[in-house]
Amino acid sequence: MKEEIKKIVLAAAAKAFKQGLLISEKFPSIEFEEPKHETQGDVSTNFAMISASVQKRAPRKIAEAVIPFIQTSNTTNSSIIKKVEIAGPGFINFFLCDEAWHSIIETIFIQDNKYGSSNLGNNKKVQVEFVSANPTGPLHVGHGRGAAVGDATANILAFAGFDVQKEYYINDSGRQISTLGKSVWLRLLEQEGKEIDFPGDCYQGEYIKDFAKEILLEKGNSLLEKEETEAISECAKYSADHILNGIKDDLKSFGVEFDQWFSEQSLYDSSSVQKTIDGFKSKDIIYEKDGALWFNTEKYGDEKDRVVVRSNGVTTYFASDIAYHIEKFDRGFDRVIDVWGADHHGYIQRINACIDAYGRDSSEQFDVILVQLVNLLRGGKPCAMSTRAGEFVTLKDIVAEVGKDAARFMFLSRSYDSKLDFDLELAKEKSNNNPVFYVQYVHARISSILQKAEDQNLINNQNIEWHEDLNEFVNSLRKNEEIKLIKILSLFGENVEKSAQTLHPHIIFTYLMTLAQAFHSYYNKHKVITENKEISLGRLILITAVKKVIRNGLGLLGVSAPERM
RNA sequence: GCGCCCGUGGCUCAGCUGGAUAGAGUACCUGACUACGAAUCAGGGGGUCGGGAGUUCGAAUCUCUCCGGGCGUACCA
Repeated sequence: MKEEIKKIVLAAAAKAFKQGLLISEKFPSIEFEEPKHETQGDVSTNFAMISASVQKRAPRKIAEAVIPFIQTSNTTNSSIIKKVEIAGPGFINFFLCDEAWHSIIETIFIQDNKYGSSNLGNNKKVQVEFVSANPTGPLHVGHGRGAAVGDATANILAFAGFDVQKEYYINDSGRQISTLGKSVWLRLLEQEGKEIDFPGDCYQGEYIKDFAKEILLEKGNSLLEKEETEAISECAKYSADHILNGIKDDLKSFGVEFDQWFSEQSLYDSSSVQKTIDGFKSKDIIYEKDGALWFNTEKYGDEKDRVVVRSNGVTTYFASDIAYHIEKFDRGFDRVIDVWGADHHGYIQRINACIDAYGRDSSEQFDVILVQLVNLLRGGKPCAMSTRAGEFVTLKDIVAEVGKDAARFMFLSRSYDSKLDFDLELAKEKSNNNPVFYVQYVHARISSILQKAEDQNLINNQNIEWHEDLNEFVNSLRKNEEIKLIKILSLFGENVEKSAQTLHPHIIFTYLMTLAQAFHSYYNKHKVITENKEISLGRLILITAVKKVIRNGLGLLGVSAPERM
C-alpha cells in the first residue's frame, strides 16, 4: 500500500516541479508509515520535511505545492485516496478509501500459505547454525531459547526469499569429550566398588552414573580388562553417541529439524584443520611463538592474538572453529549466521578475524546472534538450577510440562538481546497472561465459527475457495474494526521483511499479538454470522483471511495453529 | 581496566535504520455471557523513556559522558 502511495506522491512532485512550483526534482529517500493516531490518516509521509533543505522552503509550503497534483476519489473515481492533509510540522497524511483495503483480502486468499513471503533474500545462500551444544549432557533451557531463536530466524529468512540451511555443529572432539569419558569411567569404577576421587571438573550429573550402569551391562568385564585410556575413550564414544541421540530426539519433539549435523571430528579426519593452519602459516597470519602457534587476530581487530596450537602440540577449540567457518564459505554460503549464548560474545572478534583473513567480509557475510540468559521461574519464584551439581531443568522436562508451542512462543516473545523470564506456571496457564493461548485462540475461534457457518449452510466448505464473485461480499466490509483488521493483515509482509533484515524473530511475535488483539476486539463487537447473508459472507471471508495470516505467522515461529483447543 | 548486552508506568516488556499526543500485558478499580468458544472484550487511574551534554526543524531512538545491573576478558571449551 505504501508503495502505491509513494508512486502517487513522486508523480505529483514531478508535476509540481514541471510547473515551476519546486526548485529541485531531487527527492531524497522519503519514508511512509502508519501514523500512531487514526486522526492522522492511514498512511503518512515525511516527504515535505525531508525535502525542506533541498527545496529551500518550509515543509508545509512544499506540501502545499505538491498536494494539488494528487487526485482524490472526490474528483477521480479510480483514486484510492479519500483525503489528503498537511499536519504537524509538515507531514502529508493520506486517508484511504475502504475499497483500497479490500483488495488485500483477495491477495491473501490467492497467495495463501505464501502470503507474507517475499524475494528480499534473492535466493542468497544462508546458513544458520544454532544450538550446537556439546554432546556432554542434555539440553537445558538456555539451549531451548537458542533453538527457538535459530529455528524461527531460519524460517523467517527462508520466507523472505533466502535459501536457508539449518545446521548443528557437533563438538565431538577435544577435551570435553575425553572429560566425559573420564567421568563415566570413574563412575563405572565406583560402581565396581573401587575407591575413586571424582574431580570437580568432571561432569557431575546423575546421567553420568546411568551411562556407567548401561555400559557395564552392555560390555561387562571386557571393558575393565582394557587399558584405561582405551576404556575411557570407549566410554566417551558410547556416552557422546547416546547423548547426541537424546539431543536429536529432544530437538525433534521441540519441533526443530536440522538439514545438517556437522561433526567437528570430521574436520580433523579430513585434515581440514591442518590444511587451514598450513594455509594461514604460509601467509604469516599464523605464526610460531613460545612453542605455540598463534593466529594474528589482533591485526583484524581482536584485542590480542590467539593460540591455535598449544606448545604441547594440542590444537585449541579455536583451531577447528577457524577451519569450520572457512569451510562454511567453501560450501557456497554467501552469508553465515551463528546463534550463540551471550556468554560467548568474546569470540566474535576472533571469528571475524579468521573470516576476514580468509578474504571474506565478516561485516557483510557473518552475523552472530547472541542470545541472553533465561531465568526459569515457577509461579514467579526462581527455579533452583545448578549446572555444577548437574541438576537442571532440561528442555525435555520443559516441553513435557508446558508443551512445544507454549515453550517456543515464550522463548520468542522477547528480543534475544534481553534476558528472559520463563515462568513454567505461566506457560501452562490458559488465560490472557499466556500469549500462546491468546494467539492460538484466534485460530481455534475462527475455525469454530466457520464450522458453524458450514452447519448452517452459509458456506459449503470451511476452507473457502477464492472466486472473483467473492469480491462483492468483501465489498460489504465497511465497519471501522473491519478496515482496521485488514490494515493489520496488510502489514504482515513488511513485518516479515523487517524481522529478516534485523534477524529478530520476536517482531513476528509482536505482530501476531497485535493481530490477535484486533481480532478478539472485532469478534466481541460484531457478530460474524448475522441475518444478512451478504454481510455474513463478507465477514466469513475476512476471518478466513485472518486465520490464514495467523497460521502463516505461527508457522514461522514453529508454533502450531490448532482448529480446536 | 577493556569489550558486549540491558536500563521505558509498581512488575514483565514492545517501540530504537530519528518523526506528530511514548504503547501492550500484568497488577489495581468498573463494566459485558438466555451469545459465532468469557482461554474473550470494553472503560479508568498510573511515565523526569537511568542522569547530563551534543547533533537536528524534530531524540526513547544517533553521538559523547557518567551511574546502575548482567556477561566476558586462558597455551578452557
